[in-house]
Amino acid sequence: MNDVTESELQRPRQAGESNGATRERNEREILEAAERIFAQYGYRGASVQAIAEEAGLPKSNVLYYMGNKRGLYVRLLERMMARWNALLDDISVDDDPAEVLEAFIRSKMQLSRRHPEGSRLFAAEILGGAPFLQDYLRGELREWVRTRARIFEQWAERGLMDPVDPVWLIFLIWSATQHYADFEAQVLGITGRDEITDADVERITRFLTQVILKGCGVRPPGSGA
Amino acid sequence: MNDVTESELQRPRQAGESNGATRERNEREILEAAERIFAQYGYRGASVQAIAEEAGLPKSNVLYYMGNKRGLYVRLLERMMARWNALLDDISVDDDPAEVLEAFIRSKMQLSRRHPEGSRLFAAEILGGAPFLQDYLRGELREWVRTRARIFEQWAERGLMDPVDPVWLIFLIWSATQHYADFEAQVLGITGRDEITDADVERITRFLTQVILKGCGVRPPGSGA
DNA sequence: GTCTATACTTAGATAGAC
DNA sequence: GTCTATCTAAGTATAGAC
Repeated sequence: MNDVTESELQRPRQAGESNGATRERNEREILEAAERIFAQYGYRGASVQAIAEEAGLPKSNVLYYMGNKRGLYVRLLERMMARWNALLDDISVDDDPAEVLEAFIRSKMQLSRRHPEGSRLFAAEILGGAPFLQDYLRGELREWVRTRARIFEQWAERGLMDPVDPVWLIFLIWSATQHYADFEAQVLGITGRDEITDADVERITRFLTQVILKGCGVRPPGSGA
Repeated sequence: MNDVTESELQRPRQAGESNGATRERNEREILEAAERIFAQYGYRGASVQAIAEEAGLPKSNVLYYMGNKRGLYVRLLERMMARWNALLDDISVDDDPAEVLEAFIRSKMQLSRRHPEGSRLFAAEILGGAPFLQDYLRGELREWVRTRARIFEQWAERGLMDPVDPVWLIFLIWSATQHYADFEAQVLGITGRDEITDADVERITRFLTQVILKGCGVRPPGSGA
């Protein structure tokens, strides 16, 4: 007869691939697709169906791998927070302000550059009142800001920079560096381009570094203590 | 019998109010409620039901007044664009750079302050790829940016400010001034407050003006040509 | 381990009672 | 002019076939 075996019927999988590899690949594609969809529509606006279509899988497959919509969303938020934490290196009062601020601006720009959907996902979460991130903001992130702010103040006391409000300086850097990713549609619409290139990112980084350092009275890197 | 007239049955309206007044009041409350809900959840994430509850009206009443969800959303976007256009006064090369930039920062801050939900509504629209605002961005707004950018360049040629990229300067001001409204949840979470006061807004305005003007090599207002 | 079929809820929108 | 009742589509989630 013309019967085919069960395994032949049910595997649109490439030869040589084990079950574990399929799971890994599917999970990765679901996560990527979900990050795009959640970033674009927000938590409520995103549908599991839309995520499944973006990933090229049936809807129930997404739920099978991820459990439920909420868990998938939380997992993506946590992944983005982990990326963010990975570049939060410690600084000390004895570091050079110009070098620290430049590195801060540059690493923040590159994070948004590498993960624009993650950046927009985070932005949408905050825009909606941060229902899933309240604890993170009031805990870890608040402490991070507090310690940096203290160091900026000490730099100002030592005359290494102007006595600007350190918390608002941090917010200024965050907003400026995220803007080109979160508001990409606006940037592209106004500039008339169809993408932001690596060269653009480098120019923006230099522009922001120059304006913010000069604006805070910080001497450029390498001009001595 | 105990019959009441039709009009008595159907008006939870205050005495002395005409039909026109009810409509006006209901429409206003729906618009305010919808701005909050759309700002929080985005276009797709917002439900007519949620808007109706926020406005204290039945769902079909919202649709009766506004036609459909899409029309309501577009109307709110256009209202926000109108507010924005209202403060886009013309500037000339002969104006004082410091005064113009300070007024620009201040008016932008106040727009976000007065209409935080409108600001977040706009942000959510851009975040989602600006599906309803493509034409506005590529038309009116692009022209606005182009003319300002040209003037900033001429100021730089005259030595009134540093030769920074004028378009990125405009984006920097936009991002910095919108941040405290759009990312209010983050600002409050990190600073540990429960609201941003008028005094905070004034402090932020001064901080941004100082840093950006100094950062671009613009002399403070009143220091002569 | 994967997908089809389906249960159950909520969505946007409208018809018709009042 | 306003609201209740209802239609159809789409939402999340699960049970069970394969």
